[in-house]
Amino acid sequence: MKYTKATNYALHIMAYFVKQEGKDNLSLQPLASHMNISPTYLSKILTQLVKANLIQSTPGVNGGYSLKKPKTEISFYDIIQAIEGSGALFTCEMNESHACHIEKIMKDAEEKMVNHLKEKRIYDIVLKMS
Amino acid sequence: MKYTKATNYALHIMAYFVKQEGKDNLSLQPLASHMNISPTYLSKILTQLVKANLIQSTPGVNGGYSLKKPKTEISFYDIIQAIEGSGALFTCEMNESHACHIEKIMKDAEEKMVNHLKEKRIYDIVLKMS
DNA sequence: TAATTACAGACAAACACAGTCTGTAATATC
DNA sequence: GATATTACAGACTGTGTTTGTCTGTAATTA
Repeated sequence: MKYTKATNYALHIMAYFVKQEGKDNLSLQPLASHMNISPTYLSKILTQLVKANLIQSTPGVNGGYSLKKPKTEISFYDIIQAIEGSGALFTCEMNESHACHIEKIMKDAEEKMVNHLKEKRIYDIVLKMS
Repeated sequence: MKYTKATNYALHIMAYFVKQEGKDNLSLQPLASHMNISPTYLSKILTQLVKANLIQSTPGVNGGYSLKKPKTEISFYDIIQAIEGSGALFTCEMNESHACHIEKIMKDAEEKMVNHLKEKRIYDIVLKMS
């Protein structure tokens, strides 16, 4: 369970999408200005969110990005996983008798974190602001 | 809250120390063979454990390493922190209105994980094996 | 004094991450 | 159908972190 800068961007981007829901497509350039990131870099993050089916994109003149998944159904975990992938972090390489026990405790710990992130919706953030 | 390879080594090393408690000092070379790491690299990890007061070292002919902290009082978190330091991972860099809310949820999630790791003792691993 | 041990710090290789650049594909408007 | 506008794909670079090695130094015992 990593938490890179890109993930941090993604969380803020999704919060913004939820806030803007119902309005026109958001296109890359304005979004980049608002987020204060370079458009090309932002593009890479958005593409990952598209592939995870959290947002959708339409090319062409009035194209851009918009929410795809219902705004109340998007958890923090969804967003994080969209960026980080399901990279197995806690993998065991040791071949000792106690190895799997150590690994298990680490996995349990991670699961506690993951469960928390699955319960929290990005929509909650928007609610707290209004 | 990182979990590097060095941390993984440290967990296994400490489990081994707990298992061997009461016996003579463990010196670098045999420990390295048992762990299947190079002695010099192992040395760096052990030194960090020494600085964290989890083990103690004595140089000289019959020297080596042995447990310092009581074996039932060593948590997973103690060991992880000895290696990773208290590196603040979830830091917020965005200057948006909802920034701190996102940060808070991430910190809460990490705390869930950390609490789990504080509750689990490395001694539990040894118990499960006997 | 000599052997044995741990310790310190510089060093290099490998990898991951952040961010850029260039070109391509799809859609709408005229 | 041509053109402008949009997103998409992939190579590329720079930087920082991690892993691991090498060399030499300090402390303790025999």
